[in-house]
Amino acid sequence: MSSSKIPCTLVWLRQDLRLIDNPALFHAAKRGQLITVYIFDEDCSGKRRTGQACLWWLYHSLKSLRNQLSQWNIPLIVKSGKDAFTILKELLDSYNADAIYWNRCYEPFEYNRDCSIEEKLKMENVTVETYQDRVLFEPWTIKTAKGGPVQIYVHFWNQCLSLPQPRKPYDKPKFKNQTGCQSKCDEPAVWQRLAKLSQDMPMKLQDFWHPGEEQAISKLKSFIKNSLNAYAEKSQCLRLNTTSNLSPYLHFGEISPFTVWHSVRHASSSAEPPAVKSESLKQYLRSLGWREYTCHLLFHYPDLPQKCFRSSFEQLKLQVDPVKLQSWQQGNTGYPVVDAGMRQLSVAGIMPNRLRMIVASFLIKHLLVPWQKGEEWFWSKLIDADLAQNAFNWQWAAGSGPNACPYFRVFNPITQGEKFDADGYYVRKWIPELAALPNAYIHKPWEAPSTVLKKANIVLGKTYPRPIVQHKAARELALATFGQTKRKQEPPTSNSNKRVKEE
DNA sequence: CCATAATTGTA
DNA sequence: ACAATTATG
Repeated sequence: MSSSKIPCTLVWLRQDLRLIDNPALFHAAKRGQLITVYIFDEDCSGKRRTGQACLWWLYHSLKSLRNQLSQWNIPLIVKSGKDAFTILKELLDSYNADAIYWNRCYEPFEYNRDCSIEEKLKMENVTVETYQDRVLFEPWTIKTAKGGPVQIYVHFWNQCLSLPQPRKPYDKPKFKNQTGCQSKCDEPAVWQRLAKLSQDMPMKLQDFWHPGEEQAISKLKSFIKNSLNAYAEKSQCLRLNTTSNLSPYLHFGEISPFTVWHSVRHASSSAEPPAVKSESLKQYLRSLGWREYTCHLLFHYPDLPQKCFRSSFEQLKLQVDPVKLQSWQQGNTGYPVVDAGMRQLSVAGIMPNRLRMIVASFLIKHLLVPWQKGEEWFWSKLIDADLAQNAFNWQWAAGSGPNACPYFRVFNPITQGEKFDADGYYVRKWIPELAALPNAYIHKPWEAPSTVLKKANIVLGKTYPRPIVQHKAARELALATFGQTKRKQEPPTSNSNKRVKEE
């Protein structure tokens, strides 16, 4: 038991595994000694279990942060097995800490849990401070004239842009060396379980990713230096992949949206090269805006990951064809661009956004599988799996969401491939067995003459599958099926009981 | 109430 | 050219 008079603060880490621009850590460091805890609460009812790929990331990200904090002998304790309130209370008692700080999370389960923990701790005379994090604009500050959530993205983002700029990032906290405050109740069992879960990963994530705050910052810097200027023109090009690739870092909070926001704005307004086209800056910020938008939507509509936002889509009663679903999952649909995307997902845990739209449209419209099945698969495979973004994007593709893609829009996997992977680079990278196929057929191998196939060493149905559905027929069936949703229905009511943080 | 506009397409 | 519906001011 520490009997020192220096106040000790517990910092509850969640999706904010970083030092730079971490308000809770910043303020706790100013106060005095601190300890940090991460609660690995996998068996919480009401909470989604962490996906397979994300478990791997989480373990490495925690390891990296723990390593950083150890420079000042600040413990990062990993706990599990009890409810969050009990764990926090026990830690406060055993370290004789009188205050707890955390950065806010906005997923409905987290937000509600945290509000009630805050209340209970305050009743026990614990000082509780929570800070805005994860979102550039608090969800309750963006509303329509009537006071409801804004559903159309353009209106949403324009409103955000009309507000004062998001705050500047905080500096790295000035920690003091904390000799004598070593972790005294760490549970190696939890840590080992996490390590084991992440080692059992069948994917090859370590070949593609390096979790950790330092990597996040260097990714951001190289994006600004090399790709930001071309973002408007080339962000969709599958060969170049000039996106920022920050999504997993943003998800786990190894970098904050405030840091990203101000860094890209600063780069584009400074006289130093590289020059950044204003259209590129605008579009990149708009992408950040979509992240913001989905987070707000989930906050207001907690059912978003489960139920169709437009209830007329619930009546479709689609039957899952398990064979087709599996072909899609394994990247064996016979449509090269779809398969390339799905294979990249299974190996590298990521897929460019363009591909996410194509494969989602394919699963929903060509294979008539409910979007929830796709959402589930992405959840387990994506290294940046984020509840709000995943749910929104799948509902978008299905046409059942707010601000969604119209039901009659069926992505054509051949023309999409020809448009965004014109030279077949992406397909050849992820489906090497098609590598020798000439460009003219790379997105439609079934149309290649037999001599061409033979020369390329391809036997359709053997080395690469034939299409599992015919595009034209599948398209017509999708239009007829989804046409049934044309019926007016009540939109869901937003969650009005939600407690709201006063500014 | 009405006018307007709505991320990323297809044939 | 076109598809259909809805949110928003």
